[in-house]
Amino acid sequence: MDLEKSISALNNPVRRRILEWLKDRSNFPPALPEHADLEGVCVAYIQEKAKLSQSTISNYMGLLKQAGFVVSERHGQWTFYRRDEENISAFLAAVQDELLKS
Amino acid sequence: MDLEKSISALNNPVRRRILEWLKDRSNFPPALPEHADLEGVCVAYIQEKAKLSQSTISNYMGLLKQAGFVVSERHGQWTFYRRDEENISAFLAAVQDELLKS
DNA sequence: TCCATAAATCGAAATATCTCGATATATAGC
DNA sequence: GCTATATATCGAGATATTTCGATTTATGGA
Repeated sequence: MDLEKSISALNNPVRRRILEWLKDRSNFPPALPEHADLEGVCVAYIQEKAKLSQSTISNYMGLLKQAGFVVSERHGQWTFYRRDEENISAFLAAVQDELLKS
Repeated sequence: MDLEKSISALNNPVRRRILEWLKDRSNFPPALPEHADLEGVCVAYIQEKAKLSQSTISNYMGLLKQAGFVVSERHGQWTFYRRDEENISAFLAAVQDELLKS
């Protein structure tokens, strides 16, 4: 739990919005039939929704991953990203701990 | 409650440490006798502890204030800063709301 | 009024972040 | 092996943040 990295990753409105979108798979187009049983969303779908370049979104997902907010799983040519709820909770606990009085 | 501004203010290790120091007045030198009944810590004491320039600390306290993490009160030539516990709690609730699923 | 002190503001250099297009890498199918 | 597609990485320009010293503003006291 690297607070520095996590807060830095959150310090961007698009990255925060991506984390929100990932709460619900139905924020994105339906998965391809062959991916029906996989969790997570591929980079291209996130890019399409965020309306930023492919390289920017790839970079953003890397930052969110390093911060522990998402995990990725590669299947063929696709990388699927999904939220890491446990780590997100751990981050919130850490921020509370740092901010709340004694 | 401007999440953008608040996260940005937190996105700096010195500013986070200042917020921690302000949890406990005894992290700083004792107040002058004529300030004994005042809450908060003057800029010079914070600067001394943070070991950054006066202008930097003044700027930082301004950012923390705009973010709602501290309030200031001027008494004579001194400005006393102290934590705004209610706003800090409100921020934590807002971050939770934004990050936590559903 | 003049001086001293505390804090805020200004202007600038160094560094970091944002965002892009181009290129590289990995994989799938022919 | 060749081609197409998905993603990652690279290099760079634009913008933002960090931090400073110098200056300005506000106040208090001789």
